[in-house]
Amino acid sequence: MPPSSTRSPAKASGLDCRLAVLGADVRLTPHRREVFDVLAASTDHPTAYDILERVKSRSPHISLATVYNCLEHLTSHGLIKLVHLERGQSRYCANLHEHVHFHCETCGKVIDAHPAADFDPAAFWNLPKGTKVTHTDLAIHGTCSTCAAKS
Amino acid sequence: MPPSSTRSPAKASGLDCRLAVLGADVRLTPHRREVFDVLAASTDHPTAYDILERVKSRSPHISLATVYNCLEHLTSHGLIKLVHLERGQSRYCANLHEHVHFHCETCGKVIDAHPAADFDPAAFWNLPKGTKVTHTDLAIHGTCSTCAAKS
DNA sequence: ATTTAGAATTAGAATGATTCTAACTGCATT
DNA sequence: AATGCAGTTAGAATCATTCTAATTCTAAAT
Repeated sequence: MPPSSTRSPAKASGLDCRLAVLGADVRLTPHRREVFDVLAASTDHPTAYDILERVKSRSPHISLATVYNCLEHLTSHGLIKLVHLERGQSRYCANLHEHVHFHCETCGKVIDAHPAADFDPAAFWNLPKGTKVTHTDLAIHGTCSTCAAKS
Repeated sequence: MPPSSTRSPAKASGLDCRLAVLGADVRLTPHRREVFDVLAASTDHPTAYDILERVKSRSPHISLATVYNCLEHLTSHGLIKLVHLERGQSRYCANLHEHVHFHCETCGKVIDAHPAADFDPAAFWNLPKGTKVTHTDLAIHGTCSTCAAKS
């Protein structure tokens, strides 16, 4: 599918607001928008393959390579986040708010958790003077309440 | 190389202390011990391949498969930790103290950082009631002081 | 001392996720 | 119409890891 819209289009959406806030020069093709929309509508931190399957309902001929390209583009422009919880597939997340990931080792589910108060992990741990922090990535592994109740 | 020692051997070492504390039933073959020793002597969170290269000086014929087997054995018995900082290779760490990892995005260096005070991340983030936490994994990404000074 | 069973080790094949490559397509400008 | 360029594509290539089947060694049983 070729690009049919160039810069941020006029249609209003969460994505457009996000673009406006970032002020980024993000060229949004239909595929990139679809990939973003699928991810924004997902709460399960899908993998690239999951996203491919979901985008296919709208664009049956999209390829996995294109999904990877779109995800890379969106990630590098700060529109989505890449999450590594375990070895194997990377997962993606459209929640840009400060949050951490809880990963259930029993059912594999991933849930976002938000801090109870402001907290600066970089300051909390004794990092050497002069260290610059760009982002932190906290994964909490365990058993979710549903799985814990079953056992 | 076949196993020549069965249970924890008599020779005293950090590893043996660790074994005693864990009370684990860990069968230590020479290769497993070498892999552990190499990791314990490293502060750079080596990958499986790094470890292979270092163990080779003592056991020139060891294979990567054996290194993976040893690492898996040591990890599953709680003697070492597996760290995923980015996509690609897994890294290993013999520091079992509560700590987080700082990853320099410029030079790739990984340094351990220890908390300034007691802190329970699981309690801090609003996890649903009934959630059980087995371990947390905090990665802080940024630029280390050395790289920051250069730019 | 031999046999047997079981675990460790090995090389190499297989797998799985991601990235690369080269060709193709269509919009936008010349 | 021609050109250039970014996006897209299929398929190949790569890379880390895991699997498989054969081999080797240890320890227990005979």
